[in-house]
Amino acid sequence: MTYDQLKQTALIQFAQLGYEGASLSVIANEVGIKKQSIYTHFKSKDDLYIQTFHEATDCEIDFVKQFIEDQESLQLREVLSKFLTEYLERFEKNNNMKFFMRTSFYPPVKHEEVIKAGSNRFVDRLESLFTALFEQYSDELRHDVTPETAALAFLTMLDGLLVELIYGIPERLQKRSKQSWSVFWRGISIESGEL
Amino acid sequence: MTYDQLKQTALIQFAQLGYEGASLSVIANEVGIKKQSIYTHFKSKDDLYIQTFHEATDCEIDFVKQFIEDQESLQLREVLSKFLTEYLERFEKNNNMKFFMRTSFYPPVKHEEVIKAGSNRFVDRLESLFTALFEQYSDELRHDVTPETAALAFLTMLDGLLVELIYGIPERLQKRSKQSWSVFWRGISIESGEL
DNA sequence: AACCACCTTCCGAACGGTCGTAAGGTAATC
DNA sequence: GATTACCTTACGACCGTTCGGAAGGTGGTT
Repeated sequence: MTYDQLKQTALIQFAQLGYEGASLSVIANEVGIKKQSIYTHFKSKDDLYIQTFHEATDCEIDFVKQFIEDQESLQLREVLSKFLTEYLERFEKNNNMKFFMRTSFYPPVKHEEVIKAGSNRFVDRLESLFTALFEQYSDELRHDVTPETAALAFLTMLDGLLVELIYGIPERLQKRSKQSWSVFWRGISIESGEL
Repeated sequence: MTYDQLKQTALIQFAQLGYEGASLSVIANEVGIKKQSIYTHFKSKDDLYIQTFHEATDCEIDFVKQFIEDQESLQLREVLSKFLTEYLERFEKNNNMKFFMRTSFYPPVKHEEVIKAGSNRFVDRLESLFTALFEQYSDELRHDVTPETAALAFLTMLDGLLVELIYGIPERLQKRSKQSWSVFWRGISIESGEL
């Protein structure tokens, strides 16, 4: 269906070039139709853009929610490190995430409000999901580390690694990810003596 | 001098709107000259852009270098937390930093290579400066934490907080910054029992 | 089976607008 | 007299958008 192809192609273009950088004629070209035909499916470029954004937001929220639900029987340490690697890998392969991040970081001014609302929805969800996770495993936490503290520190580290991901030097990401994780784990975990 | 005004205004515009979003006529307007007069000072939009970028990079490197040099007599903990707050504050007030971050994160495709080189220059500098700093204070580090580990973990946390800065919700940044710092410090420091 | 009305999808042509850029002219400065 | 800084005018390219119509499919009426 042309409609879905359009959304998918727009997602990629917006992710790579941003709102202003992406052009309707290129998008249409890639799909195999003329620029004017886009208006059969979408009211305007803005319409296409924010519709893409909303779906991307939902998709990102679903991913995290699903991931956490799926990890039932693992230990805290395993859940977290698995999430870390899987989420970072996701960036490489998933245009949805690339688009969502770019849009959240630097939205076009005229849609700033809508997009800020959307990304806050995502971040709030992330925080509450991870706080709940840490509550569930709170016996593995140091006594002076609350679940919320652990969650926020973890998510901050995650954001920091995403930045490295954007910079796009795999070896550096690898190093940072390993070292940050070790410091983080030492900072929250009750088992204090190991490497 | 018009030349400097142009660069300064361009910096702000590029920081707020990105390369494609910024327009030469708006920039000229803001300075008080006509668009075409820009070409007296710069060969092209690209020229203006990458020249602005190189100066921004130098400026960012200088800031960090200067900051670290200035903190002689403080304790490690104080140096780090002071850097954290000062660097985050810098983002609010300093357009140079905003521009540099935006450009490093999402450069226009046609200048990707030049800009990646520039931001790597910055990141490498950061890493070596902070590794040196942690070496200097290595007696305050846990025995199983190398200076490099501490540096990379710190810089990752810093990047994560910068992301929160971009999102632009001060209270959330405040919370994240406090909690991340406490976890980080527990993760690297030898003094293990305090809050 | 044949006709008609309707809807969807697409495209050609064209719109007004903005973009970055070029060339040439005019003062002022050194 | 050469150089510098700014101007006016104009250009072609591309942008997002609109309109009218061609083509094809669907469903209802006769």
